Amino acid sequence: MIIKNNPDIYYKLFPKGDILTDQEINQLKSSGKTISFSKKDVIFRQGTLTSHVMYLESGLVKLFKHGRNDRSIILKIATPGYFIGLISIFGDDTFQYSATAIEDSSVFFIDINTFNSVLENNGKYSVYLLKEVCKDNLNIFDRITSQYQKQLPGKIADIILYFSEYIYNSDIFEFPLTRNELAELAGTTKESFIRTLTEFKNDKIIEIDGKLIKIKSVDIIKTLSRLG
Amino acid sequence: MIIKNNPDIYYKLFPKGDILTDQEINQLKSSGKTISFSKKDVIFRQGTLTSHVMYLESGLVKLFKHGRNDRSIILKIATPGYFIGLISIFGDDTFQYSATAIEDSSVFFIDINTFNSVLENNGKYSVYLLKEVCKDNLNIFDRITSQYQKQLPGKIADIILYFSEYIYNSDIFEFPLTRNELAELAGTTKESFIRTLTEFKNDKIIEIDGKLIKIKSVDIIKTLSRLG
DNA sequence: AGAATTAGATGATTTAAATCACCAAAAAAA
DNA sequence: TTTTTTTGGTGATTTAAATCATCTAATTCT
Repeated sequence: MIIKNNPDIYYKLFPKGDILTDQEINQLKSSGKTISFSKKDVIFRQGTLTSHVMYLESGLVKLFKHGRNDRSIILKIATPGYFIGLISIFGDDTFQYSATAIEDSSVFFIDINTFNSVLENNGKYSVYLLKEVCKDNLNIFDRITSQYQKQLPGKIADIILYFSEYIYNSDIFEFPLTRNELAELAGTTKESFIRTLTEFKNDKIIEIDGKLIKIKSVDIIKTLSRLG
Repeated sequence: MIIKNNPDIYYKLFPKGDILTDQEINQLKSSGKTISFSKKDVIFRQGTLTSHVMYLESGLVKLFKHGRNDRSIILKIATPGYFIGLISIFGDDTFQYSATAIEDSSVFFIDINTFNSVLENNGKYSVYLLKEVCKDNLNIFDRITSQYQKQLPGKIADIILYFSEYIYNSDIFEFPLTRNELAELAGTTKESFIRTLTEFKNDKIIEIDGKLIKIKSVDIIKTLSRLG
């Protein structure tokens, strides 16, 4: 589940087992190139042409769609081991969402033709990737649709659990996003997000110190998330 | 063996070109079986175990997630040529959403092991399917996220365009769903859906006669959809 | 360092849409 | 056929959350 600081940064690109041959691994490695991004750097922008498969080696990246009246919707916070932009690369010729680094990050860029040729010659690897894409998309559907009918306390509880369980695996963590971005992840506004967070603090469910969050009662958070 | 009048019903299962050999096509055909469903029949239910790849030959099927307080969220109306439930089959061991026929439908069931073995032995077919899944998921993301920040007139305009352009390709069509289901597709309530539809009628944007809809001004509908 | 911008926070007000409460018509079940 | 259930429809009311306004603290820029 937690992917941060995994010693084997390529564990999703080169999965364990006999899926890829050494020759294929070398082919992918040698056709690729690692690029570093600083916090706030744009990795790719919605609407631009796709050209490379991008594999997140380290850092954190937010994937978001630009909505109307310059509010965006954050689809996902990508952690190391994630193929950022993959579904746009295979599903369209332009990116359907944008990606920016929310921490210093390094991304391994692989030439799309090389990647395609490995996939076409290695059905097992294609099926592996297909399964990864399906799993990921089920998660995104789940997150987005569950937000859909929840009201604020449920949404905010979800976000706290998202970071606590999925990203950091800890009861104490720092939000890597501003309140405004957190609101975009939760599907609400900055003001409403802050207000609800303050209510949680007043109810002694969490402690807040700026971006630092300490969960005092996971049970209540989970109940709020469940009941919506 | 399944023989239907329309020779094209398998165009997504057996794509044109040299992707699949005759032998592979026969392998898939002979391992499969067509099952007919009547309107309102359940094809699979969220939470049950996945076992077969299901390819929609004819009819219409709604794919929906069960939400809290027994309201559901319709992810998609599947049309012939769609692999219903595919991302659950590859992404999980249980279905993450339910499928019911909204018209009499026939579904081609393929044994998952046979399908997997064809995919693993034929990288081109796997890549083809990967691309289909990515395209489809981009569309679902798009539909769901664009609803997210739209208000009622925009949402309802989207639904009208969805049926007019995506499902029926006509200015005149019949909703294959009840008002309540349409609301679940639009992400609102029955009452709000009806009210907005009535406003559209009063503004001479559409004509309504029960489930029959006639679009009088596509331009206005599109503007409403765009401006949200 | 000082100015300017962005982020966090809170109160007051507005508003869009859900909810509630009906009723009539249609469809399904008895 | 009659009864029961579901669906479509409309008005009145409530409410959750967005918007507006404002302020301080923190960053970022020059």
